[in-house]
Amino acid sequence: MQDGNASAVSAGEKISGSREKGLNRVLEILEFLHTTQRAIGIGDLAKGVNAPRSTTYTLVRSLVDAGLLEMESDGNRVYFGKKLYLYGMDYVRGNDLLRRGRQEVDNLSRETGETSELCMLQSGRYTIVHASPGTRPFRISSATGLQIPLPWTASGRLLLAGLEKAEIEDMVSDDDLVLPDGRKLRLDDFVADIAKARITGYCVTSGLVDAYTKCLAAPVFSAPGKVEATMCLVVPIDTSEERTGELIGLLRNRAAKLSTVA
Amino acid sequence: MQDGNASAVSAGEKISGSREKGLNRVLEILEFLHTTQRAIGIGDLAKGVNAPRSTTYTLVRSLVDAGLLEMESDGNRVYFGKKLYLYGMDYVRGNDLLRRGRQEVDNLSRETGETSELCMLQSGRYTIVHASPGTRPFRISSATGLQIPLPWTASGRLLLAGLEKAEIEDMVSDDDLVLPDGRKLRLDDFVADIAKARITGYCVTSGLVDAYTKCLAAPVFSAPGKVEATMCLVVPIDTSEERTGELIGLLRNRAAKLSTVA
DNA sequence: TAATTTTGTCTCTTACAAGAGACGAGTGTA
DNA sequence: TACACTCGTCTCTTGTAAGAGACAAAATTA
Repeated sequence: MQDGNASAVSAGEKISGSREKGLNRVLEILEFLHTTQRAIGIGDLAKGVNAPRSTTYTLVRSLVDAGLLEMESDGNRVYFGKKLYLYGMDYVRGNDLLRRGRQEVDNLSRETGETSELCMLQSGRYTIVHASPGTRPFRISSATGLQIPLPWTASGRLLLAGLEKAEIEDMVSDDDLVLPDGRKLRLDDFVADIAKARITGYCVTSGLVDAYTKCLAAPVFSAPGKVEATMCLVVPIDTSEERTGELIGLLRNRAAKLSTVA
Repeated sequence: MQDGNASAVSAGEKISGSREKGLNRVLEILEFLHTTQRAIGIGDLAKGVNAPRSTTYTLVRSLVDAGLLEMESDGNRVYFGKKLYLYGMDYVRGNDLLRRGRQEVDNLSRETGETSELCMLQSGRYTIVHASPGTRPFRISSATGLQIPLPWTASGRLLLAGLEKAEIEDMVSDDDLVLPDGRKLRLDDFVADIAKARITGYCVTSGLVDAYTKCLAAPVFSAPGKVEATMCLVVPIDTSEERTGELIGLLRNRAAKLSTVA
């Protein structure tokens, strides 16, 4: 498995020296733009992905010509282009689950007033695929496309249900087990959490990503036993036992509705 | 409207025989998937983009690993992947016009009951960026991402406003001037249409794409004189003079609202 | 004003990716 | 049973794209 942790932690920057395949450079460029979330000059881009300037210019030109990237009006900085949007819409069209899931998440956050999210695994990483903000005055951080270590989340515990311990170990780096507050999770505990979540059919985590929220999640199945996605609600940590229970019920209900009976 | 001409017309489309750069192959693959609009086997894909099988396997593996493509559960066919969706959402986030335009189009079709679209130029081609179907019993064909020759549309006449005749000539192939019913448009007439549309500030075409509809379009400006997009309504060709007038008024209004005053 | 950095383009070399083709393992069909 | 496919993987060769670096022009700085 050469691909392995490519994106993951180490991102060891395979000793810059060697000559890189153009396509890989392009993939890095796209990923880099995804993290910066805004247009960037070509020179900086070259630095950012640690690629030679001349190469970067060439590749960027190709991508701009193809419409995958667009040049800002200043004629220097670039960002994602319309074509990526169109391809993205194609993806949505071809993906019932995503389409219905987005809808359901929007409904859920409107009905409950809480922040709601649809989450999936994306090349072995936890990804917020769609988020709807809810009506609370303070912003609960969560944006579409955000990637977070699996062990930090309730959804992560559900998404890994059914995997062998070895597989789980492969997907979780040591750094991932260190929570934002510095505490270190034991892998065995995490594995146990996953097993438990699998049985109960939902998962709640409190104060993991930050100290003020808890996260309620329910699994969406694409086939019996296969968790394809999760829906989750992010609520204040002091939400009452009772309301939490209600929300979980609602959440499980909606998630079940999404699960294909195909 | 299969795209048929895609291969023939615009892009250079060199007789690919010789050795091709990997990135170009990838771009062709993406474009091919965009036209097929569904998952396809790797072997067929290789045929479709006219690339060697071994190369195609290699590239597809890279793309799947990167998440730009996803393998269907049958383990053979591939289609667009989550990452493209995420990048696409990034594009939307970074693009006020698109975000507001989508909203406005949805509003418009809900209010009028007619099919409404947001259109833009995409690497020199007319593209329906977002469409909302309207409530009429019969389906008016129009899907997000669809690409149509510029001269067939009302929007096309607005999008080219302000360009020199030579530039227009460059963007329009001979085939583009042949309407679906076989009639051939004269380039001069088309250029004249464009000039007229520019002055009147809207455009109506009747029975061009098909014999049963007419198309009303209004320009969205990103800067004085620079048409960045158009909004349009597709209505039955026998829509009364009066209602047509009302709709155009509404359309121009909304399009103006979209135009940035930045 | 000169000094410094950044930008976009070009040229040339060689490391290496694209491609041809062979192979064995499936899958159908006569 | 043969026959004719397609599928996924591998190996080897060679054409060529990635990259180093030089350059002028533009933009910053002092």
